[in-house]
Amino acid sequence: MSIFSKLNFKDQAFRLREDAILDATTTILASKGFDLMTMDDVANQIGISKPSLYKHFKSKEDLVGAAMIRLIDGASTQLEAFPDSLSAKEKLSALLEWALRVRLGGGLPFLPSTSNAVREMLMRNLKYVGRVIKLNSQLEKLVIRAQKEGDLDPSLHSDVILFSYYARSCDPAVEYLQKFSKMDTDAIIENMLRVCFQGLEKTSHH
Amino acid sequence: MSIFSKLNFKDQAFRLREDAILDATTTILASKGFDLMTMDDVANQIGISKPSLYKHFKSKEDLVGAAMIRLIDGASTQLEAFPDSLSAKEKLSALLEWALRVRLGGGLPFLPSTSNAVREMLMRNLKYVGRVIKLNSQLEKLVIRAQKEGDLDPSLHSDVILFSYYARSCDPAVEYLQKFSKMDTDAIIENMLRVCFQGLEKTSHH
DNA sequence: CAAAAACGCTACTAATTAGTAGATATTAAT
DNA sequence: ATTAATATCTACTAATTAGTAGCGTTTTTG
Repeated sequence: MSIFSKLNFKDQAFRLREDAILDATTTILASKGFDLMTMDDVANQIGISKPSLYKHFKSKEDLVGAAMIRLIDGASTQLEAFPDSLSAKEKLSALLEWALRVRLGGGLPFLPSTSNAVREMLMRNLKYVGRVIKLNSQLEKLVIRAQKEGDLDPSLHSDVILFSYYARSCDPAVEYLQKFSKMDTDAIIENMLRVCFQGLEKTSHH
Repeated sequence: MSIFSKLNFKDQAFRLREDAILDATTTILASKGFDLMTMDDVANQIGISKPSLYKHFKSKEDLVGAAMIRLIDGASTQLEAFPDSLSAKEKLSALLEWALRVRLGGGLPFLPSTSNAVREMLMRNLKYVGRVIKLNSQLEKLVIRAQKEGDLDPSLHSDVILFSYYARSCDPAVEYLQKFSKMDTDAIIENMLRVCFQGLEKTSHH
């Protein structure tokens, strides 16, 4: 319990606080967006001062990058945890459900990419770009497999499916339904998945 | 050709410039978003000074409100111009096609509502809210009629259809396809409409 | 207990930007 | 031509906020 345990304890506390910072950042990003989020907002929310915040992250860019990386990692972890008994399309559907659930809880997957400036900023973050590319290639494979298995339309270019799929995770319809309809979380998610995969038209099959 | 024509000429020039201001505002809003758009940006783009800009619009809020109102009015005009030979669903589809076409030309329909702060700001603008309510009730009627006519799924709550429909007009998938796929405008629009109405799954009908 | 190291905070700087005051130029009227 | 009115600009203010210097306090070590 001499040097090691003490270092470990400090280290642990440091990480714990880092997690709290990223939680706060994620929440604030979700509600105000990048431009309106201030470093003081983040610091105040967890009860530390701005200079202390800068001990953890060297800039606002760095902080937001770290928060986004944690989100992507969350998605990757989630995806890997799905049993192989699920078909490709079922995995895609389950991951989207997870993302929507996180979002409805104020946890913001992927909204920042709606702004040009933020997207460009993130693209300068090599670590972030690496994670995105990895997740993207996993999802692309799933899409193509689902098309081969006849669950997703093979006549659509896989890019169309993939980008539409991404877009559903930050669909503003979610917020509108949450705000203006009386639906609960589960109903909203069910409807969003339904609309994503089957569209708005009356379907004859299924 | 004395007093009247001169006043008219001035008035005309004033309106012409006002239109140019709104064009610039719309373009800049589309590329940088509300927070990063500065009044100097707008003034410089059309070659006037900031105080001159303030002769036309008394604040940034006012300016952006006017730009958004013009967009809503454009949509309403468009909608009223469709022949009655079109079914309800065909009208909805045609209006979405129009919106996507405007957007791909850098003309931005409705993106600002992605940000909480901007949406709240717009909601304080009574003139804007009035137009939105009017357009919304027209579209809601169309949705319900399309459901009755069996073209849209009657088992979906009309709110779900309506909000999903709105969201498609600011779908980020459009930008991604424009940037990262080699599709041309027409192909992107065709695919977006297809995905909106029939979804990503393989469809058996149609 | 005393010296040193680490930590966290208050209070600043520098840059940006919405909005304006007041000087300057331009046009109209007599 | 000269005065009045109008239009436009340059140069400012005030507020916000990313990022930092350096001081005071606690914790660690001998």
